[in-house]
Amino acid sequence: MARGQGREALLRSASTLFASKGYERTTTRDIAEDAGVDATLIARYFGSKAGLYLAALRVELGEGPPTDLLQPARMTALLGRLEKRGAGPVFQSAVQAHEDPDVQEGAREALHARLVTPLVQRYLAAGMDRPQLHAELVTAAFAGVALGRGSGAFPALEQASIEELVAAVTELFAG
Amino acid sequence: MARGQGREALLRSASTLFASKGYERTTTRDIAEDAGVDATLIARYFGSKAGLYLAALRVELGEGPPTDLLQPARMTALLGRLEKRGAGPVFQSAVQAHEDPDVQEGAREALHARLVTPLVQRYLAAGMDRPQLHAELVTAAFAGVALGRGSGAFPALEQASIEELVAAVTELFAG
DNA sequence: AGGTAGTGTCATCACGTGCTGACATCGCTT
DNA sequence: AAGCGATGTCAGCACGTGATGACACTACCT
Repeated sequence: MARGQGREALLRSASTLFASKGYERTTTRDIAEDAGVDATLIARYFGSKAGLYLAALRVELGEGPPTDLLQPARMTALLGRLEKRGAGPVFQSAVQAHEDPDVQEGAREALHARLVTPLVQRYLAAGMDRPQLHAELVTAAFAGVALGRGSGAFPALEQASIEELVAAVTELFAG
Repeated sequence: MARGQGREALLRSASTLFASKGYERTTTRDIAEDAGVDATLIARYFGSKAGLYLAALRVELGEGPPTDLLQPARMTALLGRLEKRGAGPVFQSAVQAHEDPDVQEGAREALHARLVTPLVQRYLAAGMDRPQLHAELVTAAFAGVALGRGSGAFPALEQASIEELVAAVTELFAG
C-alpha cells in the first residue's frame, strides 16, 4: 500500500458500507477489510468510527453542483449514483436520528447544503409560500424513495428503471 | 407484575424503542427495563430479539382498518400516532434492509398489507396505470416524511402541525 | 548515514451484546 | 395438601465491538 493511500481507501469503503448496512451494523473491521487496510488506521486517521463517518459525510457533501433535485438531470444523476453505490450516509441521516450529537449535526448540515437549500431557493424564486417546509418535505419524501429502493420492501420500486422512476417522481412532486 | 402481563409490556416497550432508536441500537436490556421486566423473558416468550421484533410488527400490523393513506382522516391518524409513539418498526423496514431474512420478509409483508395494498386498490379503481409502482412510490415517500419528522434533520418539518402536514403532503401527492 | 515524522502491524483490553441454564415462585388442578 | 406447569429471577458465558499502546517499517530531509 503506497503512502497515504490507506486513508482514501478507508473513506471509499466507509461510504459504501455505511450506505448499504447503516452505521451500527457496519463495523470498523468490515471497513478496514474492504479497504485492504488494518483497522487500527481508522483510529489513527479519523480518531474514531464516528470521525470516519463524518469524514465520509463531508466527502459525499463535496461532490456535485448545488442544483436542486427537481431538475430531471440532477435527479437522474442522484438515482444513478444510488444504483451503483447505495444511498450514502447523507440519506441515512434524513431518516434516523444519530446517537452522537456531533454526527447528527454534521449529517443535518450536509443534507441541507446538498438538497434542502437548493430547493428552498427554487421555491422562493417561484413565489411559493412556506418554502422551507416544502423543501424539507420533498427532500424527506425523496429520501424515502431513494432508501426504499434498496430496502427490499418495495419490489416494483426496485425493478423500475431510473427513467421510469424519474418520470414518476417528478410527476408526483409536480402537484 | 401480574400473571402474563410481562409479555404485553415487552411488546409495547419493544414497539416504542425499536421505533425511536432502530433495531440495532435497541438492546434487549433496554426493552426489559422499559417494560419493568427481566430481560430473560424475551428469550422465553419470543425466542430471541428477532422474534420479539416480529411479534411487535404483527401487533402493529393488526391495528386499524385497511383504508389507504391518501384519505385525510387516515393520514391524520397515522401522523398522530407517530407523534406519540414514533414511527414503528413497519416504517423502519421501508427504509432499510434487515439482516435476518425472516424479519425482512415479515416487515415487507406488514408494510404491504397495511399501506401498499390499499393504495393499489385505490389506483386500480381510479384506472391509473402502473398502480403497484405508484403505490410503492407513495408509500416510500410517505415513510420518508414520517421518519424524517423524527430524525432531527428537518427542523421545519418537525415544527409543523399535523394539520399543516396533512395538507402539504396531500397536496404534494395529489398530482 | 542518520534522524524524524509519517505510516502500517500486532497483541490485547474493557465493555456491551444476545443468550443460556439452573433455580425460585406463583396459580391452578386434583 | 400435593403435584405441576407456567411465570419470573439470577449469575454468567461466549462473542463481537471500538479502542489503545508498544513496536516495526518506510520515505524524506539534512
